[in-house]
Amino acid sequence: MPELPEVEVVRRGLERWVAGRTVDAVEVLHPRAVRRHAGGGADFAARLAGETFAVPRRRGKYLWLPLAERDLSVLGHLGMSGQLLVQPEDAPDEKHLRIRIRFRDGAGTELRFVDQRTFGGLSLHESAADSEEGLPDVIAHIARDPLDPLFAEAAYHLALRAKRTTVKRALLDQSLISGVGNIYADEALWRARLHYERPTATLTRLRSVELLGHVRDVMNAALAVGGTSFDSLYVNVNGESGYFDRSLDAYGREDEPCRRCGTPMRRRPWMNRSSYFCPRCQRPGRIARAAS
DNA sequence: CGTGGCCCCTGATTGC
DNA sequence: TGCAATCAGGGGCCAC
Repeated sequence: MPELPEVEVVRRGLERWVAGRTVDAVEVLHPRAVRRHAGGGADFAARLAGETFAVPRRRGKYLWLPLAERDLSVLGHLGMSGQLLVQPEDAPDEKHLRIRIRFRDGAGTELRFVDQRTFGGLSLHESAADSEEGLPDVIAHIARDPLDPLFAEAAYHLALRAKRTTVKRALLDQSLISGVGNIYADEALWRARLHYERPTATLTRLRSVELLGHVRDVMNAALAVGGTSFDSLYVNVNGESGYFDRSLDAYGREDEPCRRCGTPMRRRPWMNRSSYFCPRCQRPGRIARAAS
């Protein structure tokens, strides 16, 4: 499922295939897909008809399509299984098609939101009052992501030091840093040789800057090959899968040798998910052990 | 208040 | 074969 690199691939697809197009009609096929929209499916469809999409933007795992003539955006989140597909109008409906957006031009394609698990969705929002980039108000609490030139590194380090939590939880906390999910958290921690339960308060400035560098590196590497995909659940806006799963060093490699030291990698249940790590390269350290 | 845990869904896979 | 349990890359919300 999509983290920042996958969402950015989708954003670029929307920029190419959807920006500048005017909506003809919208069909909402599942109410959960618009549950964040205050007025419900009928209101979502009615308010979007006749509007023209401007250039899509992204922060972390959220993306939004500003409406050219209004201070409103269609906010999208792909959740665990969401896809935004530009399909020929006569292509058969996908099994989990939730929203269809038709356009008022002769291009012959439409935008489809397809989402098996319905954790994702689309909704219409006004921009946050102080936002220059049209950031929808409901995601004003989402921090800038590590690929954002305005990401504040010094403030990030100070926030980590002030938290009484562990490093992987902090990487997944979208109000501190956005765009990092379970896969890239494990990958960055492996690269940084940090155990996922290392208390953030014990990280030196140097270590947190290093970790951030690894987060950026792994995301840029994924972006270069179109994101990560294990199966057909994730495809980009044209229906093509990414290839980064071939390059993962930690995620999904239980019992396989660590690519640095050869020790079998481990998987531990963690927050209803899994953490993958090398028991030799990524030790908890004295402080974490004494605290636990 | 900050932090951790729960839960919203569907479907594939695994184990009995 | 069938059924139950487990798991999946997210994040809002609510107890404590």
